[in-house]
Amino acid sequence: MTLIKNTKPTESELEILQVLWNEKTATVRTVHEELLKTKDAGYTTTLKLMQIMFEKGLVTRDDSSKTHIYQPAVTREKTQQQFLNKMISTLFAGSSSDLVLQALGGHDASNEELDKIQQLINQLKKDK
Amino acid sequence: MTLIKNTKPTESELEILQVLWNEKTATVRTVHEELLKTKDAGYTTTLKLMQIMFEKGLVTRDDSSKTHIYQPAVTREKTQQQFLNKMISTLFAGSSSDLVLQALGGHDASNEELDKIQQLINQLKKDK
DNA sequence: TGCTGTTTACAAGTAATTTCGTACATTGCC
DNA sequence: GGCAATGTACGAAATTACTTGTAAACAGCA
Repeated sequence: MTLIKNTKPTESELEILQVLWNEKTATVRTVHEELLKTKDAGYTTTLKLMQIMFEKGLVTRDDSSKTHIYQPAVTREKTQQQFLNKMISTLFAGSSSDLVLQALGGHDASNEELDKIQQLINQLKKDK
Repeated sequence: MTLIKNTKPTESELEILQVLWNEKTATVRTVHEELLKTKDAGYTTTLKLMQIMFEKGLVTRDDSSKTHIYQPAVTREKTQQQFLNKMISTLFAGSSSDLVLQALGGHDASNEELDKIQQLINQLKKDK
């Protein structure tokens, strides 16, 4: 049977995943340098977190050479969906459109972005 | 000077806030009964959490009678916005429209809801 | 008054997350 | 070989979140 990982990344794990998603592949050093731009933490802290993520199955790694090379094992989209679902249920009483309205209302979106959203809406309506 | 509360509610605190937002006002007992419908926890656990929330300033309470009466001190909308911002920055690389697209794509929304969103988009476009 | 049920307060324990000190292995260079 | 730099592994401390046991206050009532 297939192993389903229900592992919900923690806050810090998400920060690391973001770097990995952007870089596709990275060493602990690379990730750590990137994190330093927005927060400060020791190198071993980042290392430890990535080791834990490896144990949880959130990342894979190539340890054939001394410096391990990490890759994300979960997709950005899956993870986004996971958190969105959680948020919609605990904070928007299950209504995804309420979330959308809040997101659009509280933020600035360019015309292009709005167009993209509109297209999707049209598409969804047509599919009904 | 004004006290700004940057307190981000925890998972359990959100559950309690949800009840308070719905009921406007509630005792520990009421909140606890409500929580029991979806999870199980002891009465004192709920009590303790609400006491902590009071210390953090997430709720206010009227303790003039023995049974204290609690009220939310943060609005649903502010809290939603707070979490949305966090999520957009750590999971959607700052793009609110990406979040919207994911939310609409991964969930079902009724035609009415889609209409509401469309209206908002038109409004936003006009405002530019 | 004395008993019961409800409530708050306090204190401590458990668990999950995050951070860091230290040890040891490997590589490159003199 | 000896030394410095860089890396991983391990373990434990620090922090935060969650849970629970117990005691004390109080109101209602036979």
